[in-house]
Amino acid sequence: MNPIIQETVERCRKAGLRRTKALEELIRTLLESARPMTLAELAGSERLADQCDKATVFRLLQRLTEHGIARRLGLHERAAYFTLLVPGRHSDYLICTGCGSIEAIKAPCPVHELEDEIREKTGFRNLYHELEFFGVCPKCA
Amino acid sequence: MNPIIQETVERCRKAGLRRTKALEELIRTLLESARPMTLAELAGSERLADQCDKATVFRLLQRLTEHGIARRLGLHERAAYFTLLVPGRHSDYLICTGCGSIEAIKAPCPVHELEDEIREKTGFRNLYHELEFFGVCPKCA
DNA sequence: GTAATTGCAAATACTTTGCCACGTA
DNA sequence: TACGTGGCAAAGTATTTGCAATTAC
Repeated sequence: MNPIIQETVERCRKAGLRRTKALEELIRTLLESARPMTLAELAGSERLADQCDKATVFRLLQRLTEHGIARRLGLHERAAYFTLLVPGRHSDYLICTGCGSIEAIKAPCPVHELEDEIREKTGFRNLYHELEFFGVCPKCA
Repeated sequence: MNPIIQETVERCRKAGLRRTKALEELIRTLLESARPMTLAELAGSERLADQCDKATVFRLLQRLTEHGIARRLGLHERAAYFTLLVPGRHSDYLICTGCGSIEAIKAPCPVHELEDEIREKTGFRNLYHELEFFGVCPKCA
């Protein structure tokens, strides 16, 4: 089984969260997803649908976010998107404004230098960034 | 008076919108703002508060967005942020997760090359991007 | 005159919370 | 046992729409 899941659950334990079935399934679901997911998607997903209530998923995401294990993204839609933060991983996204498809971009992220520069010049702490490209995919054009 | 305002109103006219007081004030307000604004901020702003209803501002923003004159951004908060699109202008933002302050970044945007690359490789049309940096500002730290 | 625009109120959509029962450590 | 967690239902916040009245062209 995926060692990253174990690792992530461990991080949760260290953050003081209890190891519940719902927590494990949530992490598993988020990790398997190639892209960020909304609360509704998560709560309705195969793994979580009959596992727990939407409020539970909401509160889990809240806790994970507070502890820096997950992050809440904007991604333009009405609903918030969530993604797990895996040390050493970072993704920018390409989003179709027609069909709403979201995919992670493989190319190396070109903004780390600017990020460093901003950190130095402004004194901001805990800096991170979000980069999304929007457009109309070939199918929708 | 600011020629960009006239120019923008003109673009609206060409898009088929009628020249109303509310439209002008909305454009004026958005252009004067150094950062994107929410519907609530706009509808409650000095210029628009007693000029028109929030629903009107909402629909104006909707039309402007449809015609590519304004754009709806994510910016992480619960409410959507709007900004006018002025030809030749582009901004990335630095946002404090503590106090919520938003400021435009002056440094040149480092992602245009990647944007071109994505356009070529994926065949996406009307590509544009959004880049935001999040962190805790010196005051909040 | 005609079609776009507006105000007001009502309907949605998604998120967030209260409260008490339950399960993990 | 104690405190984090979970379910269910209700409340909150921001967005979106219906419709009749109004206004720009």
